[in-house]
Amino acid sequence: MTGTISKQALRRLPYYLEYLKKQRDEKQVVNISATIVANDLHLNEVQVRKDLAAVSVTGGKPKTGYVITELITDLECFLGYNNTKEAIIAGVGKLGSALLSYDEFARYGLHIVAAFDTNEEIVDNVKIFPAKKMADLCERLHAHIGIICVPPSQAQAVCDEMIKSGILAIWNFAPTHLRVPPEVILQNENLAASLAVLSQNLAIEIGEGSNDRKG
Amino acid sequence: MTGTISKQALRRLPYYLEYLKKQRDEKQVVNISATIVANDLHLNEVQVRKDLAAVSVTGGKPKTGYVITELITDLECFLGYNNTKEAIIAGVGKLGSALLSYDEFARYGLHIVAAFDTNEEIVDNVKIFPAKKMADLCERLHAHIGIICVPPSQAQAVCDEMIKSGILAIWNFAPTHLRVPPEVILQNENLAASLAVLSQNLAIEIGEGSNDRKG
DNA sequence: GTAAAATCGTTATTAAAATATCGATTGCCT
DNA sequence: AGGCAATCGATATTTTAATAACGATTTTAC
Repeated sequence: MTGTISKQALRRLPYYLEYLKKQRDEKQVVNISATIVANDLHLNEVQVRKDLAAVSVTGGKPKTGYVITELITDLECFLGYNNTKEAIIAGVGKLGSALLSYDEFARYGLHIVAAFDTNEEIVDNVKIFPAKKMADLCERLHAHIGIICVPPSQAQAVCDEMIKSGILAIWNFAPTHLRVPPEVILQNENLAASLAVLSQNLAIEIGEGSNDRKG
Repeated sequence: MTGTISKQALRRLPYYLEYLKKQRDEKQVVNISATIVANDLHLNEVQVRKDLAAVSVTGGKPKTGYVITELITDLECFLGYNNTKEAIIAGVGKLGSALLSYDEFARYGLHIVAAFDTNEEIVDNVKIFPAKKMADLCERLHAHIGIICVPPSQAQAVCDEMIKSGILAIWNFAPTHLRVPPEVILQNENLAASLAVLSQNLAIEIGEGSNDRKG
């Protein structure tokens, strides 16, 4: 690694990857430059160049740019799409069961190997286990990622249980703050937060008496 | 509005709200200070104070802090949870149908009033319409928010159709870059991107030959 | 073979967000 | 009533990410 890549940059990588594959498959592009990518994705050229430099092994050549197949490989490798990562999921409600049966995860190297919930037995042909079996299953299935889809009120308890079971990274879909020890990685996925950004901007734009009482 | 609130700050607001409600309901807290909130949520005290100052109407009082009920009201008001926002959704696959039947949205003031897809007719007791009826329905149902859950290859076409139909803000769950005119608000929700951050940090932590070919 | 154009990668500058510092205000305790 | 402790709100500093500027390299054209 040239250094550490910023979180924001990391979030841009999947977009590059998707775009590059499209260029390769639909338009048979062989070489591509950061300039072109930046123009097409409406990003700053230097930003793209830095991002790509951070993941590319061979680097790009002046005048030519990058070999698109190499760049795709490097991105997939950097993003870990090749080696599978085992995960467990807790909470098989609407959102949880959607994630459980979300085929796209396989393309990102994520494999959900066990699901947990309180009362349910079978959901979408998948057996649901009680929380007390979590530690045993995590160890046997080598799962290090935990996905939390339970209601906010139960999220912390489930989180604690996961950590006790050997989970090292938590992907939290519950709209609540979780307390984790420093060595555990926490990634929050809060639909309410995203919606807040969206509707706030919308309110500003259409200026419909805005949400702001201070006005 | 005291000014414009930053996007990151906006994303923190739902966490404050959830936390405050919990304190009010479970522990009958009446007054609360930014200091306490910051400690409990493990955030910087000044950051919390600024965030709360941006939404609070009356402000907090020294030594006492904020009246928790007022603060909750102000947050809900600021986030627009009171006034409902009509939305349409395109793409009723795994993820799309989960969002379509995700009851929690109602609490955020979001109401999905119509769903669109190519072939399906009925999903979860909801009628699915073909795209050609989008413009008409958007107008009649006063929908200004569009949720995109179609595969990446179709996302841009659907996006364009939504904009033609009068949609002003787009919530994009397709892992692809979308081109929108400047007046249209775009919020990307990319699970691949979040997963990238998570697994990258995990790879660094457990140092398992990392994903990085550069070593 | 040389000049020109395009691109890379690095270094500098700017912008934005997070964090620290400080004085002012309010309630509580003696 | 007076002083102490806690909190607010504002201003400054630091840190981080985004953007701009620049020199170096490589291909293509003449």
